[in-house]
Amino acid sequence: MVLLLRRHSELLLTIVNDISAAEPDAGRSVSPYTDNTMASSPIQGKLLASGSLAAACSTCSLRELCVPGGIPVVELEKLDAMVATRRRVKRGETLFNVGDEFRALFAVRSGFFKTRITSSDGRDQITGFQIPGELLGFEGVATEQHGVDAIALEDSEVCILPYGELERIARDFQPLQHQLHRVMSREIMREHNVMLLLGTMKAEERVAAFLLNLSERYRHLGYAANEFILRMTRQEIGSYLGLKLETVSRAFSKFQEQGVIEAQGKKITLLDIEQLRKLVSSHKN
Amino acid sequence: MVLLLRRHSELLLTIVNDISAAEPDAGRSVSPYTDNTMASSPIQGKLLASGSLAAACSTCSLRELCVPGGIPVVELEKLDAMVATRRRVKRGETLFNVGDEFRALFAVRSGFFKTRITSSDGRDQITGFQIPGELLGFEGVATEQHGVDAIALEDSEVCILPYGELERIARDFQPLQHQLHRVMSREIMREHNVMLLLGTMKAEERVAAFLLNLSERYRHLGYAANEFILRMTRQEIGSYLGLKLETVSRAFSKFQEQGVIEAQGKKITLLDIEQLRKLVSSHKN
DNA sequence: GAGGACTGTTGACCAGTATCAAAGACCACG
DNA sequence: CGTGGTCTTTGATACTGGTCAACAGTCCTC
Repeated sequence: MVLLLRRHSELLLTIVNDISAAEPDAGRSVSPYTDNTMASSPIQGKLLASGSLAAACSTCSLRELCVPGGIPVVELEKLDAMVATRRRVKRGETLFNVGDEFRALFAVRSGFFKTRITSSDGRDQITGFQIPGELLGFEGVATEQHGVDAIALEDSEVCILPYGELERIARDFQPLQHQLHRVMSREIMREHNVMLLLGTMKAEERVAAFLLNLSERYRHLGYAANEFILRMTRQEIGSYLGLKLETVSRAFSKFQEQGVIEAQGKKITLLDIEQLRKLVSSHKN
Repeated sequence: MVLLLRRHSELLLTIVNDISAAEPDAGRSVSPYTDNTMASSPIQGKLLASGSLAAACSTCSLRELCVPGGIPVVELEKLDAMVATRRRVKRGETLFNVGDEFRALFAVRSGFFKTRITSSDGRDQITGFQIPGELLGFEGVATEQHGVDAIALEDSEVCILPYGELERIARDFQPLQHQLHRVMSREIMREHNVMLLLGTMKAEERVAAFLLNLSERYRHLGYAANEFILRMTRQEIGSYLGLKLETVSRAFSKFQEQGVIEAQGKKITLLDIEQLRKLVSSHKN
């Protein structure tokens, strides 16, 4: 399902897909409103201090989407030894801030995050939203300090992947090293697509692309693709898309008038995905 | 000199600096109009077929800026064995295209490149410009196909770093692995800053930030920081900055009227860098 | 369940940038 | 060294999205 940036892929699927998932994984079709992560993955080991929990890649329902993707299950136990702990982050709390020492990557296990960069003169830009199975913190490797703020938009849980150990294990276990590189490379491609969006698209095209992207990511997770709750505000969507909140709101209203989506506050239903795709590339209709 | 994204760094240096260089390296102050790469680095080994040349990291004047950065000279010979060849790319030719099989990273040895992404509906976005010492191709790791077109904007030369070998050597030699990760992470941070630029800045602020960024990168290379030749057209600058070429041209004209720069076609002189920095964050003056 | 604060919607107006157009400068090539 | 084509500049105009404002809805807390 890797459609990213193939020249002749239909419409703007390039922008819509930024997870190159394993298989469709049709068996796990659950509503995004219920969190099945906890239920389907028994907590192994005892609770650790202050909201930290034991983790285990080998039994994690998200393993195909996360760092272990493509690594044989038998080898995953090496990872389990390293990914010793999880951490809970309440809605509104930060997982890390700009300037914090970089020690680990984080894998979202449940919940929803935003990452934000703030310039010295006070501009904010949201650089991404992260849903379960996605990774946080790569921007910190270069300087050994985190380069963004990571903030939970709902009560969340992350696996802590201590970076030094990750590198050490990757050294002895080539597929992991390769997978790490692939995940970082995928992040670079994702950002290329955001640059394309910010650099070339009109407001409504951006909003349509944003909705399709979220939908696609939920689908990969095994959630419903055409009905979801936005965890972020209009202002946060706007920050991500380089628009003001009013413009985002107007785009939603217009799509709703056109019968393409239904938007009741944060609850979004995509009624006509094909039409939404056309809206992304409306500039030559 | 890593100023990237520290919260209280002055003005928008965050955007301006995207190379975390080693030391100021004041000894190598040369004009960008002369290419000293060839002269200072003897060509070792014989010429290979069709524009390919032998390469050697250990004697390369760019080694501190490139993959070998931070790696002890004695160890560099391992890299030399791998970076077997160089390749010449004439102005206007492509180094690789979207969809090409990804086999190697490329290090710019001399010349100037742009990387470009094209969406399925025909939009173009320039995702970066690369000058000597910078790397190309990381976006290809994820899918084993290149995700951008890389096009030489002047006659150029690159070192070919076969990716499989790079991973293999990195496995046996931890500092190289770490350096690879750092370089990819740096690319992610660079793109965060471009997103900030595209998402929050006005036209003139973008152009000012662009000029400061180029200047800073030339300075790190040991070239003059306040006088350089733009290798790209106004339209290419516009594509990178999410602007139309006329808007870029008007910004140049206005800066010139204000005495901040001098622009004679592609030759740019920065007359007042401090003022240029203020222009980047003019939104609250 | 009431009050307050945050979040979202909508309208009117305006600023900034795109678009269209035309002329001038520059460059590469024969 | 002249010529065609590309690149750049500048002006006039149109239009998108930003800004400001008022109000409505929603959620959270007490």
